[in-house]
Amino acid sequence: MPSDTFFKLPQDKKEKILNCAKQEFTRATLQEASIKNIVEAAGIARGSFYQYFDSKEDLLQYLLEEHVERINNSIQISIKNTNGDIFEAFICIYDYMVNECMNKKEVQFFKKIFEEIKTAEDDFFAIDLKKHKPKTMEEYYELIDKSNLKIEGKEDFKLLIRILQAVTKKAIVSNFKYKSKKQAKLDYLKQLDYIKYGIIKPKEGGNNV
Amino acid sequence: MPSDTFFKLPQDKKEKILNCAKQEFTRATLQEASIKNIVEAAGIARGSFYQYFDSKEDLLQYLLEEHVERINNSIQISIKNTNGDIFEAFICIYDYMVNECMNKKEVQFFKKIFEEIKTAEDDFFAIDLKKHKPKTMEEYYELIDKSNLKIEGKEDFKLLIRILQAVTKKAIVSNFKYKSKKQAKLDYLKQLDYIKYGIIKPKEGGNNV
DNA sequence: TATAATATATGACAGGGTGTCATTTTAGTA
DNA sequence: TACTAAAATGACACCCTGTCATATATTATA
Repeated sequence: MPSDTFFKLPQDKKEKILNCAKQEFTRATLQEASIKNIVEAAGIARGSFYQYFDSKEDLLQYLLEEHVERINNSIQISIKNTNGDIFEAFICIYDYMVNECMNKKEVQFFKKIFEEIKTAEDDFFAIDLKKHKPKTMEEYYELIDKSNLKIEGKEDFKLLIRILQAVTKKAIVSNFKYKSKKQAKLDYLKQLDYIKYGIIKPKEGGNNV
Repeated sequence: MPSDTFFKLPQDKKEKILNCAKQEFTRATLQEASIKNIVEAAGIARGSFYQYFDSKEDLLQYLLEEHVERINNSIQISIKNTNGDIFEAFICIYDYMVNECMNKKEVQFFKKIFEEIKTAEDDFFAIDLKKHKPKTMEEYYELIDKSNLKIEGKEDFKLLIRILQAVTKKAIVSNFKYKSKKQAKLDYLKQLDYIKYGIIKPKEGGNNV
């Protein structure tokens, strides 16, 4: 979390620092990004940086925090809007991530971030930031309509979520590489259909030798 | 690729260097791992390191190369052994990765590596190393029995592979976290079953309003 | 308003890592 | 043995990091 000192800064100075940071995190991985580059670009003294932030990670987390919160909200809203349909909810999340979550200037930044982030094992969707943990799997379990799912208990639910997480995250990252965003979405939907209805052809009326 | 000089080294010196490197890559991420630590642990001069390897990455790639080749072989063999059953083939790959691919001393090293590796989009299974590319998706397409799959053409096949890749990779990484390896395997098999037969309960005889 | 007290900004600095290269050591050969 | 090529070495210049004593600005107080 940035210090009070940072928050008390004049708006334009704050923004300059944050923008320069985004640029640096877009240019390089978290590991490669250098504080030196950020402070030079923003025109502040090295010491000031450490007065505002504990570390690179602290700064990056702050940059993402707002979005993480929005993503978590979108998950909850999605589940409610779809009356607990887990597949529809994931589609909403996909749409949100791909279309609304970031503006055009931020796309490159987010692309980088998404590629780097490892989805934590027991979080619902996002993002292994230490704070702002989304609701736990347990909480979401209650909200999902399980009546037409081959799910018996929370453990099964977790396995399903793992599949959907893995596929959705990969689809979001892939989306950036597709020329046609429409095709990217279609491919994602097809993958979800495979998961919903299975990849194996149903057997024809009993004539299996 | 290490230099000739490196390969000409006496066996025990080579091994010492490689072991110290593995230790360092186990201790830290690729980015954090330091050449300094490796050369100090191995008792060689800094300059020598650069006589043997171009870079940290060069060294790590060499460490993995042998395994990558074994993994790629195991994929081909798995597909043949299962007569082109893609699901059985992935299970073989899982087993290979989890059980045979690494000996006990190397487990921690591999755990680290697996967590860091990003599965490349269009490679069959592994590993975005520059060299030793596995066979392309196209080549594998021919080997797979598609007769009982809802697959029409290579594009569908790619989507299926993406799903299986994502889920299998995650399962392999998870495996390290499970207390019971048996349970880890069971969970993986259940996930594959979800994908094979679908997560949605089949409708009962036509009584849907 | 003058002065004290507090908050903020600064950049020099020590510490630690990197890749290079002129020099020394070792091994091979005539 | 003397000469030559290959291999090993560590000092060096460079880059980045996080800290801290000092300088500057802001606010509170008399």
